[in-house]
Amino acid sequence: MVKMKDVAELAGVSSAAVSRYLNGGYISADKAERIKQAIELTGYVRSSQARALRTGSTKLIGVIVPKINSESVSRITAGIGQVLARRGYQMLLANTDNAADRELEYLDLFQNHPVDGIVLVATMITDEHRRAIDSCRVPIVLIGQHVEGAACVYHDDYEAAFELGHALAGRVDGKIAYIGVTEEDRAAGYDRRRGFEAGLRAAGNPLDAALIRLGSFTLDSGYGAARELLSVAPDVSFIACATDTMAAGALRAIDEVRGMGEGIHRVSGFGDNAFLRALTGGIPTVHYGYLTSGVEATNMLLNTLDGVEGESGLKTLKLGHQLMNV
Amino acid sequence: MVKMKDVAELAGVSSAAVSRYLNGGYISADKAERIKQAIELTGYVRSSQARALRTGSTKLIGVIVPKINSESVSRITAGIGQVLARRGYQMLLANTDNAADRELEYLDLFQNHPVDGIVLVATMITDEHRRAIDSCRVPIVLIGQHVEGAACVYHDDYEAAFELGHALAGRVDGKIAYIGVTEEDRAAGYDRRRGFEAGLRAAGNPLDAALIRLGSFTLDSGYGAARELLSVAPDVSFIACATDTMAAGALRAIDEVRGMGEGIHRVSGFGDNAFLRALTGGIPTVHYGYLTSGVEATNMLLNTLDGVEGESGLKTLKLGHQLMNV
DNA sequence: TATTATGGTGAAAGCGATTTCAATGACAGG
DNA sequence: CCTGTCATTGAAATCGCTTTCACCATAATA
Repeated sequence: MVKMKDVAELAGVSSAAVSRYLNGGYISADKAERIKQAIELTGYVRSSQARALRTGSTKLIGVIVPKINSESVSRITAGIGQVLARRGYQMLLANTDNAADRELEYLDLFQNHPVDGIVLVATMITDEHRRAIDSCRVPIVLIGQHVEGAACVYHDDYEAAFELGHALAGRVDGKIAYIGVTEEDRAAGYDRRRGFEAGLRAAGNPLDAALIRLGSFTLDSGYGAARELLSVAPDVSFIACATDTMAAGALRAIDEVRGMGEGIHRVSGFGDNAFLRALTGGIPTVHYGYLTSGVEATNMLLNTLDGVEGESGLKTLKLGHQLMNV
Repeated sequence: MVKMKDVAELAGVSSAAVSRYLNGGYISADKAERIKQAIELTGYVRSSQARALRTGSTKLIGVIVPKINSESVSRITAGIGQVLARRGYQMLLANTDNAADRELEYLDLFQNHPVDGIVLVATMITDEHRRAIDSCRVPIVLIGQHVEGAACVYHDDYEAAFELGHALAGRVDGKIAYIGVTEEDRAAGYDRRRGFEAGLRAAGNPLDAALIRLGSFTLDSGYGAARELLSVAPDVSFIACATDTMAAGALRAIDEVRGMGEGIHRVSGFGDNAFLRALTGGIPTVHYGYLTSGVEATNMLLNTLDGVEGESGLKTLKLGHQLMNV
């Protein structure tokens, strides 16, 4: 492995000069040229490990996600990756498989060394999370949840759910049921349910608390909850879900119980999943710019790291949403 | 930042002793105890950067994927992540967005430093790729393509497609069309089409070359190709696709042209997408153990890195498949 | 008693960069 | 001719860890 010293010797300069050449310090034109040639000749590349040790920066960003194989998360991740690549950073991906403790574990692992910053695609934010985030020694940006005092990029789930509920209330005759997710997930659990309920109520068609079920983000859980709802309350005519994935499960359940194709106009979701859109012609749902949130969060993080001027750096950013098919 | 020397001083030993304690070298029980306490007291964590510089190993594995927001890839990635986490490695994720040149770029970037090994979720393998793989100075495992002389975990796309074609030939009356992907993707492009054609032919119902179209892995491309097919050849009664995603697009096209729900029994795909399964009740498709391929490939890679005995290390591994809904 | 082993130990030499620092030479102004 | 600037330069000091090496006890063997 050719190192800087070798290049320096070949070029007849000191390694300090080579370093300066590489990092844009004082260097005369002719030496620069000699160094350039020596580098080409030897095929030298600098050791990022030595560089990291010396400078303390690794150009690595830790990205913590609750689940990699989900459309929303992978779109966010795509956005993060885009920005990172463009700005010369790399992504250290950690998948917690929806386990809050592994989230903390990674938060620990990451700040305990290799990364310059962290993007946390958040689900549940416990007090422990808050503490971990506060005491994090590298900058961190949250995506998906709004946490006081932390930098975050999020959507207004309450408002979106309100609008959806309000719009739906008028169009649906008969009983509406709701399949949510754990309220520990403030955004997708609490806010969406509360918003949806408020929207229905405002339109004069309040949600019956007995028709609320809890899923776990998966298609199967949506299916299961819907089956149960349909058997307990056969007069339910519409099932609103906290995610498109669960809506897909509910759709299958309705189709099974009431016949194929029947369900399509009887569910709503969140997230505007591409498959769902194509295969059903579009259920009522909320479109979020997931890719954008990845992009924005990452830019925010990198701006503070790179000390970009004119940028206030870490802050909180609420992105818009769009009602679909209502 | 507390460093090893501090711990050593507090414990009244040399830093060499601390290092040995951490790495399982000779150390007496009482010193071990003192060091343990000193570490707890100071909250010391070792600098992975210094360690990396000294040992030359980063415990980082580079993972190159063509697209992060795709169900198959994200399942593979989930498998990779699982193994990596369990075995004390971290994942450096690089997304090439289906650009072959960026694949090479990352291959370069990765071996030019920080990673101990590479997992390449491969699509196209050009000569340049082969060269890059050969000259890679860290071990590398491919997923999804079979390349002579390289370690790879893959599926037998030809055989699977053959079986699918053979099984479908009997059940479909009328013309069958095919929407494939670029043949530069040997597995998903060439093998699937060839296998499918051979399967149909063997069953006495050969594919009309005029009814073959090319998509680009996306839902929209499947939609577009199917619309075009249906307008050019209205008598087509079945559209086989090289991926479930494109099949979803084809489904939408058929539904639009022939009425909702009509398309469901008129397409086939590859990959056994969960949404498609739930929303259509299941089109004919091939189930691959994507998560498993991630797991196997990563274990293979890590076994050679960690020098696990009894393991032959890098080799080639063909995983099975399963026909669904035929 | 004279040797080997053998478990433990710390000093010190790197790993391959970056960065400080003092020194140099050239050159403009006085 | 002297002095102050200023662009350049290389030696050397880190960064924080791992690992060799020489060395010391002490226990086991001859």
